[in-house]
Amino acid sequence: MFSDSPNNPSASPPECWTAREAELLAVTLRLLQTHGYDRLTVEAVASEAKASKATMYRRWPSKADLVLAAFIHGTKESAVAPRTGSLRGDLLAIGASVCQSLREHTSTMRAVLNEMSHSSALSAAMQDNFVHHRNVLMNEVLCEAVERGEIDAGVINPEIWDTLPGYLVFRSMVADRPPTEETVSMLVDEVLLPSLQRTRS
Amino acid sequence: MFSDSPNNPSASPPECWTAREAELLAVTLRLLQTHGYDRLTVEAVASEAKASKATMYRRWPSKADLVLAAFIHGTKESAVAPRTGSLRGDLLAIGASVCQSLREHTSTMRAVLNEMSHSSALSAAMQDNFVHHRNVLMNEVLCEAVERGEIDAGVINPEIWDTLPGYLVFRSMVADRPPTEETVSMLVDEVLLPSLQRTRS
Amino acid sequence: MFSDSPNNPSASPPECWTAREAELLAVTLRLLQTHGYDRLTVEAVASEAKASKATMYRRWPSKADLVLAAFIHGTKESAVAPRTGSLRGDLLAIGASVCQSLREHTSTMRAVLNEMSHSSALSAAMQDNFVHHRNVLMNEVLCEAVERGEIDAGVINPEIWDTLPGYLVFRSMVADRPPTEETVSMLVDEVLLPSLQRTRS
Amino acid sequence: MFSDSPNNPSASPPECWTAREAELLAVTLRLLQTHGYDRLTVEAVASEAKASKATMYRRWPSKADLVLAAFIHGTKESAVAPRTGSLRGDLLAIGASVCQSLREHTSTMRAVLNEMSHSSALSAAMQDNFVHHRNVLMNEVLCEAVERGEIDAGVINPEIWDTLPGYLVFRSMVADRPPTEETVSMLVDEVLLPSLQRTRS
DNA sequence: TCATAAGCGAGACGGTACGTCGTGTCTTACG
DNA sequence: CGTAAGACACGACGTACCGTCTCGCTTATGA
Repeated sequence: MFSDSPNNPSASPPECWTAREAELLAVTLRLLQTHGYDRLTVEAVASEAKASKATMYRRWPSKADLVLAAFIHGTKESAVAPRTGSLRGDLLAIGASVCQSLREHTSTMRAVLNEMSHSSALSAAMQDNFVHHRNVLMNEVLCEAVERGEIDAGVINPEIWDTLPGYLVFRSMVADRPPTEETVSMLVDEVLLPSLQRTRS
Repeated sequence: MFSDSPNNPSASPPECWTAREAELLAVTLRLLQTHGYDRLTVEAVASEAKASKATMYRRWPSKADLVLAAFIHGTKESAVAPRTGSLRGDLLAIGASVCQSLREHTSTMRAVLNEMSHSSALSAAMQDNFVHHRNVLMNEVLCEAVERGEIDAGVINPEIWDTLPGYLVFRSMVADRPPTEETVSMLVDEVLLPSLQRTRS
Repeated sequence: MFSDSPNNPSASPPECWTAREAELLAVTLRLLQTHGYDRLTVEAVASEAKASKATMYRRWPSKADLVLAAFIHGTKESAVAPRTGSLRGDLLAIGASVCQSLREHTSTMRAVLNEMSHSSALSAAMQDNFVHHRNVLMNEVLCEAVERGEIDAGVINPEIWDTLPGYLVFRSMVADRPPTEETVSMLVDEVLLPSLQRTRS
Repeated sequence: MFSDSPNNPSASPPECWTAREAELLAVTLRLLQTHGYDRLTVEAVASEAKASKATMYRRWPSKADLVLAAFIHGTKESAVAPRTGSLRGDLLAIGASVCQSLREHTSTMRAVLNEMSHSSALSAAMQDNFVHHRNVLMNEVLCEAVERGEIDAGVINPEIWDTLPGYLVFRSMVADRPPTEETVSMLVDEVLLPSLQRTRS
C-alpha cells in the first residue's frame, strides 16, 4: 500500500511543503474528514485543487502516503509544552490539547490507523508525529513536577505515563464517546494525581 | 460504504449465523488479519470458502458490512466476568482478556474503526459488541469490589471506569506498542488501585 | 449453448406439448418479441407463468432450447399448400403467408438465427421447421404448375426454387425493409414468372 | 442493450478508428467468429489485445456496440463496383463478393441481426454499412447495363433489385445452405437475366 | 529575444475489485 | 411424485479507482 523505500527507511521526508503542496494537503484533509479514507479519491483531490493526478503522485507516491502527509501536516503544529506552573495545570493543558487535535482529526487518524497494519513507515510516522510528541510532553511535564517537588521521581513509569493521552484517544477514536473537559479533569484528579502522589511502594 | 437502513437504524441484525455463514465470516477474519482491509477482496473470501460472490453479497450487502459482521462474530464470545475473588485479580483478568482480543483482532478493529466515521450502524455495533461489553465487565467487577468492601462506592466514576481497557486498546491500536502482561499489572498496581483505594475526597 | 445430444442428433423432440407447456412457450414467445433474446430471462418466463425455473429446465435444458421450442411452437401451424388453381395465385399466396409469419416472428427468428452458429440441432430444427416447409410448399406448387402445363419441368431448379421465400426473409430480417403485398407481386410478376416461363435453354 | 443516444440517432460515429482501435476490433471479430456472440466476452477481447476493460468500454459502451463496430469495421472495405464489361459478368462478380463476405462474417452478422430488434442505431448502421452498399452496387451495375443497351431501363425495380444479394444472404444466414459459385450463376442465368432481358410488359 | 527545458493540466491507459445479474443445478417443503 | 420457491456456484457485465504514462501548454531561465 505504501511506498516503502527499504534502503532508506530512516530518511525523513522534507516535510517542508510549498504553499501549493500545503494546499493540496489541505484539500486532502478536508475530503478525508468529509468522506473518509475509502471514499477519498486522489482524483477528487486533484480535481478539487485544479491539479492533475501526476502532480499528486509526483509528490506522494500513493494514496496512503498522501493521507499520511496530510495527517502529519494537519497535526504537527500542536504539542508545545504547557508550562502552567503546576502538574495539575500541565496535565489539564495536555488533555485539552489532545482533545482539540482529536476533534479535528478523528477521521483522518482512523484512516491512518487502518493503513498502519501494512506499512512500517506509516506506523513509524504515526508514532513520531503524534504519539511520540505527546509522550515527550508528558515526560517533560512530569520531570518538571519532580523538580518542583510535586511528585517523586520513582512514580514515573515509562510503560504507562501516556495513560492520559492514550485514554483520551481511545475515547475519541474507538469508544465514540468523545472526551470533554470534564473527562480530562476527572481523569487527572481522580486517577492520575492520586497515582502520582502516592508514596512509593 | 455501508448499507445503512436509515429508517431502521436500531434494528440489530439477527447475528445468529448458520454454520455456513460462520465459516464465511471465519475465512473473512483470517484473510483480514493476513492482508488487512484494503487488500481483502470479497472474491477471495468467496473463492477460499468455495462460495460465490452472490452468496456473499446476499448476506452482507457490501465489503464493509462483511468485515463488520466478521469482527462482531470474532469478538462476541469473549468478555465473561472473571470472578477471581479480588479486585486486583479481576482487573488483571480483564486486562489479560483485552490483550488477547487485541492481539487477534488489531487489524480487523482498525478496519472497522476506519468505517465507523461513516456508519452510525457500524459505530453502534462496535460500541455494543466490543466497548460496551468491557464496560459492563468493569462495572460488575467494581460493584463486587464494593460489596466485598475493597473499595468505596464513591470512587466508581462511569466517565472513566474503562480506563483500563481503553488504555490497552490505545497501546495496541494507536501506539503500536502492544500491551504486555507487565503493562497490565503496572497499570493496575500503580494507577488504578491507588486511584480506587484513595479515601473519597 | 444448446444441449446437443450428439449421439442422438436426429431424434426429433416430441413437440406435442401439454397445455401447460404450450402456455410456457407462449409466454416465452411474447417476452421474446418484446425484449429480444438477450434480455429474455428464463426467470422472467417462469415468474410470468407462475412456474419455477426447475420446471422450465426440466423441459428445455437451456435458454436456447426454450427459445427454439417457442419459435417452432409459434410457427408450425402455417405452411399449408395454397391450391389457388394457378401458379401465380399460388406464389402470391405463399408470399403472403411468409410475410405474415415474418411479421409475427422477426425477433424470434433473429434470436434463433444467432444461436444456429453453435448448435447443429438448432440449425437443423430451423431448417426442418421453417425453411424446409416453405421449400416443400414451393415444390408442390411448381409441380402442380407443371402438371397444369403452365411451366416446363426443366425450369424447376432445386438450387434456387426458394428464391421467393428467401428474398422475403432477407427483406424482413436483414434489410429492415419488410416486404409488402406489392413486393410479393412484383417479385412474382417481374422476376419469378418471367424466369419460369422462359423456354428451356 | 445498445447505448442509443436518442437525441442524436442519425449521428454516425466517427468510424475512423486509430490503429489500436482497429486492432481491438480485429480481435473482437476473430473471437466472434470463433465463439459466437454469446460466448464472446469483452474481458477476453481486452485480455487478448493486452488492453483493459476500461479501454474497451471507453470506446464502445457495451458489448453490443463493440460487436457492431467490429462488424462494420470488418465489412466496410469490400463492395467496389466490379466493371467487368457485361451485365452477366458484373452480377457474377457481385455474387462472388457477397458470398465471400458471408463466408467470413456469418456469425457476426447473425449476432448483429439479433440486436437490430432493439436498436434503431444498430439497425440503421447495418443498413448503411452492409445492405445499402450492395444496393448501390446493384444500381450502378444495372445502370451501366442500360447505358450499354443490354437491358431496358424500365425493368429496373428498386423494390426488388437486390434480389441477388438478398437471396444469397438468406441462403447463408437462414437456410444454412451456403451459396456456391454455381448458386450464383444459376440465379443469374436462370432468374435474373431472363427477368431483366424480358421485353417490358 | 528566443529556444530549450522543466513542470504542469488533462486525461488515456493496464490493471483490478466492486457490486449486479443471469444461467443452470440443487434442495426444501407443499399438495 | 411433480411443483413452486428460491439458494447456490459460476462467471460476465459494466463501473470506478489506482498508479503510470503520454501529450501539449505554459513558464522561466540561458544564449
